[in-house]
Amino acid sequence: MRKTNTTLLTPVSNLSMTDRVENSLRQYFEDNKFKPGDPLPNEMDMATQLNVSRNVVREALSRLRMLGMVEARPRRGMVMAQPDLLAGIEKVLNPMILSKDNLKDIFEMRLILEMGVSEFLFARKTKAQVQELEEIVARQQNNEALTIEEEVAFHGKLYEMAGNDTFARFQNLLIPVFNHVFSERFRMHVEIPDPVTHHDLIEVLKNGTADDFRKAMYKHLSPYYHTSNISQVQAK
Amino acid sequence: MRKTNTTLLTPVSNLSMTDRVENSLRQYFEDNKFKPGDPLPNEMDMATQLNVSRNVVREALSRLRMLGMVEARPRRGMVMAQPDLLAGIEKVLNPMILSKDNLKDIFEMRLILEMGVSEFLFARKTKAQVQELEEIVARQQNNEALTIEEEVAFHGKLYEMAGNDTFARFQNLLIPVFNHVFSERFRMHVEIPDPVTHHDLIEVLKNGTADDFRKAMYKHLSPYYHTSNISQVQAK
DNA sequence: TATTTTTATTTGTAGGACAAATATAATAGC
DNA sequence: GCTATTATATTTGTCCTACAAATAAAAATA
Repeated sequence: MRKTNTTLLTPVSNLSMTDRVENSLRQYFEDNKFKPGDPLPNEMDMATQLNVSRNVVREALSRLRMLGMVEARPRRGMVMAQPDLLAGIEKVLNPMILSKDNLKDIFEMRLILEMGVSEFLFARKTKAQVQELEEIVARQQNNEALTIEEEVAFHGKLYEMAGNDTFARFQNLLIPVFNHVFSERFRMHVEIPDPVTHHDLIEVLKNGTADDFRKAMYKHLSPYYHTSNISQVQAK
Repeated sequence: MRKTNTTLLTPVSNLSMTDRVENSLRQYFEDNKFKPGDPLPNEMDMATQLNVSRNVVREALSRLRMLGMVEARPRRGMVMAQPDLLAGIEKVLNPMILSKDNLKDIFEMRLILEMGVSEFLFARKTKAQVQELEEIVARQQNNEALTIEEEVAFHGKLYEMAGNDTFARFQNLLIPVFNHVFSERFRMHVEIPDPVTHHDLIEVLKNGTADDFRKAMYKHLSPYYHTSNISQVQAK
């Protein structure tokens, strides 16, 4: 018998069946303390249990698979898996579809993270890594203005040195959006000379403290902070 | 005629058809510069275009709907939408299924963000907000140790004052995981007296600089930094 | 021209089918 | 009884058809 929408499952809310099944499944996994590797019920059982078609269950599971939360081993069943923290945001960081507000937020998030990581950077940096960083800068000494690739190489290395993979990956995801926002805002402007160069930063990294480094980084990033209407507001 | 897996679309990679259609669609939207509000082709056209069943297209679209990237208006077609930056990570922050590494990363990310936001906080805080913050603290003056809710109220207000919704929402998502990690690590420990209280922080917020505030915040968070094996490593 | 009626479109949901590979059970051989 | 082979069952991935319901578009009517 066809299940019309006149049953108890009538969408009283705006949510589709798929939305609700997705929520139900996550709740079910949490309530029953499913851990990575644990086998899950098969799709048909889920469907009958939740009183929906297998189609709806599969659409919900498709989402959870995308997040890395469940893993389907074809013809052997599904298991719980360790989700990929950034899988979702990674797919969505497209400057063309993000709102002005979101772009602003991302722009600032990069600055916030860059300023906040100093303690971890200093706690974990190794001599070998600092030397690798120096080699990256040495390769850049030739040119005048740095390309985006060179900026990414330098800052990316710093992220790596902080010893937090999620932080590093997150920052690397933000950078393209960051650059897009900056170039949009400065369409008509001339380029601002860098008050603190990458070479200067390395000196502080070698001989200074975490706090010294942050202050230097702030100056290095000051052109971007100015773009955020930060200094102006701060001044008044 | 049934499409067996002996066609050109044979999964030479590990990706399922749904995975590949999801990628194709995102690529298609990007290449054709789809912007929020733009109408999308209907499901059947997508399916025939990509040479897959409508089912597969719907499983891929289900993912993009979850991310807020596309919006389906039942019986009127689909439109591009502005994705929710944190929709993905929000569903995945379950301490029970996250790896030790991810939990560590999240724990540290909160500290990093808390330390990095000082400039924006000082640039945007208003007198009214500071007063609201004082009221929050006043309500807490009674007790000895602060509850998690009181901590969240105070720090959440600070996030709000920084004027970056994504940052604020992100931090609020991290906090429960942060607390979980901390309580796990300190199962056997006594509670560490807070060297810098919320009241102290407000004083710096009112009379100090962004940098003063960060230093005070560092001390306020020092019990957590110690947990990160930061100070030990830093000392050697 | 304005209003009503009919038709077409489109998503959401249900349900059936089957290929292919794996895991399990059953059978055969020794 | 034990091992090796064969048969069966299970399960995901994919395809297909169907249709309710609401909207938009077209046609018919006043």
